[in-house]
Amino acid sequence: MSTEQIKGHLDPLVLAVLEDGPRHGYAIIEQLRLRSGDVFDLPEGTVYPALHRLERLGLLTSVREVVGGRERRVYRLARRGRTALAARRREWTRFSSAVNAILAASSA
Amino acid sequence: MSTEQIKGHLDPLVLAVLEDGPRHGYAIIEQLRLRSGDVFDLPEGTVYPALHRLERLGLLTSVREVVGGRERRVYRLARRGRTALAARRREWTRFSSAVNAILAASSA
DNA sequence: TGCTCATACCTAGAGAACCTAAGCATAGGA
DNA sequence: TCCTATGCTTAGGTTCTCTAGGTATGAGCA
Repeated sequence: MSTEQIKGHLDPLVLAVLEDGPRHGYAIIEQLRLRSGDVFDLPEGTVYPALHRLERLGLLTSVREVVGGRERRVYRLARRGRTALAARRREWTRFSSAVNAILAASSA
Repeated sequence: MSTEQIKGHLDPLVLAVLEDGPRHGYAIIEQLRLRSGDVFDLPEGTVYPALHRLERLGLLTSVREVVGGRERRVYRLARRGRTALAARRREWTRFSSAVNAILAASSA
């Protein structure tokens, strides 16, 4: 009954970040934090497995890069990822409207 | 990657329904369906355990009633439930704003 | 009478997703 | 040298929803 629950909503957020161009995991985490105004400060153990899952589903592709002696895995939105993002945006609208309707309603 | 995800957001919805007055489980399910415009058509196996949990947490109280020969358990929002609802409304606003910010942003 | 449907509740176990916590590795600054 | 930031990985725990089964009453219909 305490913390924020992204449960089930992380996928579209990640896809949306990658809509602006390829990024590696660490940068994705940073973008989520920045764009959310510090609301989503997600642990690596949350985001990395999600990236693996999305790639396994064919929504992302990834390549390794070495930058400044350090290795990164850069993710890119696949065609199917774009389609999925559009669908998830619609689902979010539907979902959040429904929640708002119930939370707002003082149908006394 | 398919269905809607209420995960972690059911509690405030139930509390909000009970804000309008005491209701039994079956009626709560119906209210969630009606107020959401059929978006939330939740199975009993989802809602009943949630009600038990919320009561265990002291956010709800319940009494048995017999109506037309059938037994019901009628739930009422406890004082702590009201407080929790207010907090959860604020959290939802914060959460949904953050999601919207990320999903909307084509920060190209 | 027997059947089905709506009402009304309960719960065990499966499945999914996030988080904790640990580990590994490099670069750079104190 | 040590610490911090960067960067990735994964095992296991927790929590929540859903599936699927069970129980029971009342009403309508054949």
